[in-house]
Amino acid sequence: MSAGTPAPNDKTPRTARGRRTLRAILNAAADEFGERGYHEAAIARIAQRAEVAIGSFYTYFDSKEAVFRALVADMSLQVREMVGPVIMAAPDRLSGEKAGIAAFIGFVRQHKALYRIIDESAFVAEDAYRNHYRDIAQGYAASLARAFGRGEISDGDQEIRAWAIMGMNVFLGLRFGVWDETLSPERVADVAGDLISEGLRPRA
Amino acid sequence: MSAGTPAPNDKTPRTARGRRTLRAILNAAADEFGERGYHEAAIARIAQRAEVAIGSFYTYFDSKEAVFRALVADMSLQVREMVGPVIMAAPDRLSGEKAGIAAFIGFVRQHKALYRIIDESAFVAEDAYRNHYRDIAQGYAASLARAFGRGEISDGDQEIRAWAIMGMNVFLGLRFGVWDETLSPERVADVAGDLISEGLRPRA
DNA sequence: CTGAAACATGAACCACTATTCAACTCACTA
DNA sequence: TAGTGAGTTGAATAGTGGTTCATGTTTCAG
Repeated sequence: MSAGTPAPNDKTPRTARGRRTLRAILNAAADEFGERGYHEAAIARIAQRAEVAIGSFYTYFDSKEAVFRALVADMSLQVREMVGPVIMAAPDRLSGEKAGIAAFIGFVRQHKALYRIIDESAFVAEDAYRNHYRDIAQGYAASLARAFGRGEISDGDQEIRAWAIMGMNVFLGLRFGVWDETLSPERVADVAGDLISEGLRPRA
Repeated sequence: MSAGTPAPNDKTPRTARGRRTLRAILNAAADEFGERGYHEAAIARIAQRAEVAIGSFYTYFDSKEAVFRALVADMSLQVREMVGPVIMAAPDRLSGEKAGIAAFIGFVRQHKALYRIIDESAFVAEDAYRNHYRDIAQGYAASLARAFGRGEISDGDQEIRAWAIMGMNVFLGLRFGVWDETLSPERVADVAGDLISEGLRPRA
């Protein structure tokens, strides 16, 4: 997300009952989209899962795309709230980097189906997808710039670096989070973290 | 692709005319899928673009998904045939890495719409998507292993590294190839190549 | 030349599903 | 307890678009 306001439309529930129903629909939608993907997902099935009538769905959302977008925003926020603090809490840059990767992979494993939603948004709601990564990249680039200021890392284009490192994370998350869980997140994070801080160069 | 045989089904054209038509359909499909994405794409429109009847489409493909898969395989091959040799031709590892990234970003810029097809295959034909990256990762990891054998790079899990570097490439391709062309591929490749070989560590 | 195989045609069929809407129930206030 | 806005219902609407198939045309080996 980028705005501070909760929602611009007036479909916000006004009672406790409404909030419960909205939550049920949101959860059901996450399951449905996660399992079947955007286009295979059906509103009727979402309503069924949520145990509400189809009409109730439209009490809270304007369209299929609207729920999807709401879900992307949700996921986006969750990822950042989960991974960001982990990096911040670390004593030094390298361990922070590693902890961040491990946390991310862990998150992906915990939310496999849901994570798919962010990825699919590239084809369903491209602007939401772009915003998600733009936001993360901005924050990351800024933190790299600060690290450079403290003399912890070398000079370089921090935005390009941020995108490169994000890409690493996303692919590692897919490969070792979603597709295959045989390696521990820490193991993957060790290798990747080392790559980020030292590169491939031969060492004594 | 993984198999050596061209195609297992018997829809292969037997005459020159047939081969021409197939090619026309394939090109039309690439355009249609590239522009509108898998689900917005319509067989009727593909046929129209190719200037053939709908029925002719089904002379060469069993279904919408089948053309899409054929296209993914095509793209997959093209990418590898374009980028691989560039890396191989370089005098040393670092310049090869950089040339590879630059070539990849260049390729993406040249084939924006088509590149999207590979990405979308993650949601339409997941196995094709997996195969594509599995193949690339294997080749890349092997080449890293050889580089280690020659003492050019440090020891480490080459598979994890391969996936990390692929992720970098893909994201940089998206950000600086598809979304925004203001930076030169070489500029991006310089920063990323440096990151790969030296990491972020502060230097004198 | 000729006939069979290959190829081309596009209207019709069919299954699917996002969205609307008019009637109804519930919760809560005054 | 009446009144009202919030919430609920699900059949009906409307439109889409993948796939089939019976019929016609082209190609080319023999």
